[in-house]
Amino acid sequence: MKKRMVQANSNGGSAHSQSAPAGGPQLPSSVTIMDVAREAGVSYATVSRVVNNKEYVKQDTREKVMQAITRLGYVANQQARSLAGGKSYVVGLLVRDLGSSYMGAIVSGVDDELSTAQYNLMLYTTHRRKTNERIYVNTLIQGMADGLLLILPRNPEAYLDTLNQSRFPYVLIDHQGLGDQVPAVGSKNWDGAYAATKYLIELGHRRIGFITGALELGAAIDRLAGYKAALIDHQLPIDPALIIEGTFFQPEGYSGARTLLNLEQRPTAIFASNDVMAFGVMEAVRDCGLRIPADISVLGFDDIDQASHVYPPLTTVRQPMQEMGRLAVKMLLERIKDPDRPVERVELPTTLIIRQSCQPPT
Amino acid sequence: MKKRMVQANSNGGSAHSQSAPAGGPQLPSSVTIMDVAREAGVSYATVSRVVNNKEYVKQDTREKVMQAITRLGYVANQQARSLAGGKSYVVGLLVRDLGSSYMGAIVSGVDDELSTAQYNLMLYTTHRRKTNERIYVNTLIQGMADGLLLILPRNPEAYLDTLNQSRFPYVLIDHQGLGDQVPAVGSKNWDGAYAATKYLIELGHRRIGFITGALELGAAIDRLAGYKAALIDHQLPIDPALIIEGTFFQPEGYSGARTLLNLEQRPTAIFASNDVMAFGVMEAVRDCGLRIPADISVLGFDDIDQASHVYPPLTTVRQPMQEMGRLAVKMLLERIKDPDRPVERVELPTTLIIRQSCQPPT
DNA sequence: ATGAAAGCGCTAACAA
DNA sequence: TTGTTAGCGCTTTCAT
Repeated sequence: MKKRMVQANSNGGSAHSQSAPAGGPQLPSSVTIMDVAREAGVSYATVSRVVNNKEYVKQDTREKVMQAITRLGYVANQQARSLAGGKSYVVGLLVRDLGSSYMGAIVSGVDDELSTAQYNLMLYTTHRRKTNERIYVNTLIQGMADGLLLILPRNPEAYLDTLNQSRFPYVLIDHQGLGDQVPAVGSKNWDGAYAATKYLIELGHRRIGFITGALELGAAIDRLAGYKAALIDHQLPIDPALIIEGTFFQPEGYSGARTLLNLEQRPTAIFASNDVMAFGVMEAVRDCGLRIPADISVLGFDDIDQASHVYPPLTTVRQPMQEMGRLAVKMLLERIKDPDRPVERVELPTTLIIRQSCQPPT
Repeated sequence: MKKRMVQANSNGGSAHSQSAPAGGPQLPSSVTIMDVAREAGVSYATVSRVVNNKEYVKQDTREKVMQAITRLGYVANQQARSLAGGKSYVVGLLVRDLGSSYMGAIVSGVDDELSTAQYNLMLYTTHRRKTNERIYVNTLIQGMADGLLLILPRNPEAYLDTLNQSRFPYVLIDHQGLGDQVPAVGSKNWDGAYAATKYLIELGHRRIGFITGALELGAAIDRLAGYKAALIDHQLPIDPALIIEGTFFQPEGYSGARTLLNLEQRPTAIFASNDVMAFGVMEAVRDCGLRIPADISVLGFDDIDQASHVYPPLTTVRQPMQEMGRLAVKMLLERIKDPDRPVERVELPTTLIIRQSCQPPT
């Protein structure tokens, strides 16, 4: 078993990859804490202390160890660490899919904050094979991860029980509707929609079309409510014909807009519940031979990257997606430290980003 | 300070969690292999055999154990398993960003295949803090993962050396340009571009605008080459004025198309090196008051979801992204099994998907 | 076919 | 301040 050629410290130039006869395990050359201890002439507990930045290590010793670590290229084995210490430095991320800028932005925030905290990210997508969900969450709980993040979960009730029972730390991202009793971060959808609608009204629009998101999601409901509230507050009627139900996908923006534009008294502005649908709206408007914003104003929600790249640049309600990811991680990390801390539910503010897709009606 | 109440195993029955005096780590109620062994009345080695589907277990015993497992809700602790067995059942995925359908599709394929193989996915994005990349890859190598997947890596040379030296299994996705000596999966970009251009030519187009991708990427180079080759093969001139350099982002599709449309002799068709840029082209065409495909034909590359959802639905070259992800995982898993197997480099075929954005010139 | 026992590499008491 | 020593939960020989 010792026939493996130990891959020597590949410092100096002479890297003779001996391509070991390799019968044994294909483990990469692994330098363990023991090797470092030997190299530095200390016990391996001391090395552990140095690695973990514990107190009670003479500065001198610390340096000696550090050098040995560098010299040997030692990197701690996470698995062992986790097994011994009870913490894996991994958090699980449960997502439906990853193809959208929306998800991309959130994940990017998550990832960023996680790496700052030296945590790793284990990704799980929901459309996975029908693995028994229970087993699945259990795996996570069973030491694979220290905490769990759920983005836009469709019916989290399934896991949440298990999670709560085992007091496993988790945070929901962009999900409302489960009361205050779950840790979650989202954004002020109602406020955002209200502000956007108000903006349109103040621009002079009186007939404002609205395309909803998937109404089983709290975010979609809140946006619709914000739209209605603004109308009411400005003594404008809520015309059901102007409200089209969508589910956050582009084709519905297109078809919704077609419907709206075919109305006898067509709207002068269309507010879509997310940017992607707004893009669909823009297409439809153009296909009808109308100009944006001269003939029709278009407004979106989210402010994904693309929003500023389409023509004309889309006026939209910015939701701080990256920030949401970041914050969720912060909250999760706190909960990992202390699972008993009171449940927090944060809603980040939204901002109306005015670009060029809206103008007063002509 | 240790007054925390230990949450006892909440299974029915008599699970006497010996409630270790240690009020220690707040690990969720964990059923270990020992508990199962006790419950089933066998040694824990036997339980291990059952769990790992090893031979030499009487059918009878196996069932007894299985039942105990179900009853207790046992799930193996991956960390321990990994530490003892030398395999982590985790593969790392190195990505630049996740906001695009393109990435989404590949990751979805990866994820799918991985879950079939009972593997977990550790996600790393490249825009992460400037963690020393060496340490970084080393962490992976050091037992965190059994293999590594790199999607569209920009300059993988940095890691590749380390990876190769430690004979750590990896596969590149959608990257060419490092010779045959690296395991990789991509697609036939040249073929796809050739076929698309040929299609346009056969439709009757003689002046075909082309917007390139980021030319430091092999895929972009190959697509351009395919376009040129088709032109040449059909005795058509290569007009530099018709070739606009882009980098795969939408705004370049827009601006590129504007440039093209302003040409004295403007093209009758525009072929963008990816769908996203094609969308930009579509916007520009419409903004110029022209119709697709009546006035200008537009053609893309990739066939991301959105391509079939825009209006008119985009004719494009389909690249089997999910399949690429899948295949990469298969190759990686093989290499994990046997790191010495010969290096493979696979290019999946592309398909021209004809929708409604092209027609003969009028 | 099953059990006993030796670690995997590390953290965290406990000694010294 | 440092060393010694239990395990963490599991896979794997090696016995039986």
